[in-house]
Amino acid sequence: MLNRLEMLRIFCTAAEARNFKEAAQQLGISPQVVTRAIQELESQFGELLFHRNTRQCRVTREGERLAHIARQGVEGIDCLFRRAEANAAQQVEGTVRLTAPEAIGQTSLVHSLARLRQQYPGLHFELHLEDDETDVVDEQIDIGIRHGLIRDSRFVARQVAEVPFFMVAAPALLARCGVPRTLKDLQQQPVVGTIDQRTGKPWPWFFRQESQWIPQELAFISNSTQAECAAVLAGFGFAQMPGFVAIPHLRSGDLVEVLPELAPTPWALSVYRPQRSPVPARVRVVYDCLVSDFSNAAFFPLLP
Amino acid sequence: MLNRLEMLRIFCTAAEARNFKEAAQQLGISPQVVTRAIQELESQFGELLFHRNTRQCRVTREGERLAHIARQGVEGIDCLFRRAEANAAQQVEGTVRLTAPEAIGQTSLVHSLARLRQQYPGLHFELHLEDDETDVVDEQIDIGIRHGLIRDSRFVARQVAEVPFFMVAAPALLARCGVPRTLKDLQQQPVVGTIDQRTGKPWPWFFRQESQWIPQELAFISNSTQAECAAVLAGFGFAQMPGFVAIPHLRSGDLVEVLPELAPTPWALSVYRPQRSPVPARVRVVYDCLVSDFSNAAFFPLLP
DNA sequence: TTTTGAATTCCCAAAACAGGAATAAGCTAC
DNA sequence: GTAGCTTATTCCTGTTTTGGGAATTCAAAA
Repeated sequence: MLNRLEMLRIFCTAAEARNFKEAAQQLGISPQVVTRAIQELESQFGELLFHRNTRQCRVTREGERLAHIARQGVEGIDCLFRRAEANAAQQVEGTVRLTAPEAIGQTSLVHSLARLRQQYPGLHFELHLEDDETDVVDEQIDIGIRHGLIRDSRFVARQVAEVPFFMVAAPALLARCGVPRTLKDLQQQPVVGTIDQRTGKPWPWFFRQESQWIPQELAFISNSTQAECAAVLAGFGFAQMPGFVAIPHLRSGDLVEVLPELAPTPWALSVYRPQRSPVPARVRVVYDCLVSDFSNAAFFPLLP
Repeated sequence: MLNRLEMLRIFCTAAEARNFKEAAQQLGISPQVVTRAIQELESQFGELLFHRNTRQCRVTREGERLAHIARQGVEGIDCLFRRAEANAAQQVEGTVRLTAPEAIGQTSLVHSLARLRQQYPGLHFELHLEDDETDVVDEQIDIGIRHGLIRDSRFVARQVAEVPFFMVAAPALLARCGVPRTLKDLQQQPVVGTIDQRTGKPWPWFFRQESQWIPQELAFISNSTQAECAAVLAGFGFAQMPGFVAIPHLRSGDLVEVLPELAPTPWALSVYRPQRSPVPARVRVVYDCLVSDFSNAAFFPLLP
C-alpha cells in the first residue's frame, strides 16, 4: 500500500469502527486491505496502532492520538476534492475575467453581468477594458468581446453582431465649418482620433471598398474611445467611431453623421474565449449569456 | 493516477517550478507523470490549472489558489509521516505506561524512571500500581513488573530476581505475645493480610514444600501491601510479606522475622511486556533499563 | 526559414493491488 | 468441555495501475 492518504483514511475509519470487518464494509473494501493498511502504517510508525487478536480490535492510545491528527489531514484533502466535485457538478461560482472595448464594457456589458450576478450570486467579475487586442492567454482572461476579426486560432470566437462605423461631428462644428460633401472636404477639416497601441500611430479611418486613410494631423488624439467621443462632442473635430460609441449620441442628436455613403462594411462584433479543454461552468454560463445578449439587436439598433 | 496526495504534491511542485520538466526533476519522476497528474486534476476540478503549450507552462489563477490550499493539505499529511520517520529513527520520546506492585512502584521503580528521564528528557511515564495482575492488553500497558509467575503467553517475560517471603511481626507484638516456635503457634496469633482482588478472599500464606494457609480471622485486612505493612508495624499482628516490602524494615529493626525455617521457595520477580510486533524505541529502552536495574542485587539484598 | 526543446501521446513491461481460499484463534452457547 | 461461529491474517493469483522510453507535436529562438 503506497497510497498514504488511503492508508490514513482506512486507519481513521478502523479507529472508529468496532472491528476491521465493519470498517471494511463502511469503506466498501475487503478486510484484507484494512489489515494490510494498518500493518503498513504500524511498520512506518514503528508503533502498535491496534491491540488485536483474531477476535477483536481496539485502537491503542498512540493510535487514537494519530487518528485524531490524521482525521484532520484526510479531511483537509477530502474537502479540497469535494470542491472539485461541486465544480464538476457544474456549480456556477467563482471569478470570471473578461476583456472588452471600453465603450461596451462601461455600458451594456455591465448590465448583462449584473443580471448574471442576480441569477448566480456566487459569480464575481473582473473586467479589463482595452480597445486593442491583448494577449488573452497571458492576461488570463476567460472571455473577451472584440470589434473586428479574431484571427488567433487559440480562441473559440462567435460573431454576434455587425457594428457599422460612423463618421460624425458635433452640430456646432458643422454649423461652423459646413457639412463636408466629399472625403476630400472631410480631410481638410480638424480631426479627432485614437492611438493604435501596437503601432503607436493613429488608427486609420475605413471607407467603402476597403480603402483606408490614416489622419496625420489630429486636433485631439487619445488612447480612449470615450475620450475621443467626448472630444468630438466638444466640437474638436470630426471622427470615425464604431456604432456602439456613436449610436446613443446620434439618437439624441448630440452628434450628426456625415458622408454616410462612404461608410465601410460593418465589422463583426465577436464574443470569444480561449480554447481550454475543461470549460468551467461559470465561464460557459457567462459566455452563453453574452452571446445571447449581444446577438440581441436591441443593444445595437443599427440606425434610428 | 489514483493517488490524490501524489497528484497534489506534483501539482504544488509544478506550480512553483518554471516548467514541468523542472518539476519532474525536483520530484525525481518523469515529465510524463507530471503531465498526467495535472491532467487528472484538471479533469477532476473541471478547471484549467496551467496555461500551457508545447513550449511553456504557466499556472492559472485558479491553479494558484488551489496550489495554496493544496500545499497546506499535503504539508499536513507529510508532517504526520515525518513524525513517523523520527519514530522509526528510534527517537526515545513519548509516554510509556507501566504497571508494578505498589511497594516497588513507590520506591525503586521511581528511581529507575527518574534516571531514564534524565537520559531521555522526552520520556513521559504513566504508572499503574496494582498488586494483582491486571489485563495488561486492555489496560494498554507497555511494561509490567510482577511478583510471581507470568503465565500469559501474550507476554514476553524476563525473570530478573528471586524475592523471598518473610513472616514478620513488630518487636512490640513479639514482646507481648512471645515468639512463635511452630506454625501452630503462629496460627493462634492475630494476623494481618491482604485481599486477593480476583477471589475476594484473603491471600494465602505460603510455606516450604508448597503448602498454603488461608488465614480466616484477620485483625486487619486491606487491598494494599503498604497498608498491611503499616498495620504490622503498628503491632496489629503477624503477616507474611515479600522481600521488597519487608527487607527495609527488617534491616532497620522495625520488624522481626519469625519461623524463617518455614519460608517458601522465593518467587520470581519478572519484568514483562506485551508481545507486540513493532516495539517502539521508548519501550525497549525502558524495558532494558528495568531488566538491568532489577537484576541488580543491590535492590534486593536477600538478607542482611 | 530551420533548429531546438518542452509537452504530450502511445505503448508495454513491471509493480501494485484486490479479493478468494485457507488458516488461526477467540468468543458463545450448549 | 466442546462445537460452532466469527474475525483477523496469510498466501496466492488474476487484474489493474503505473512509469518511463520512443515518437510526435508545436511554439519560441536563432
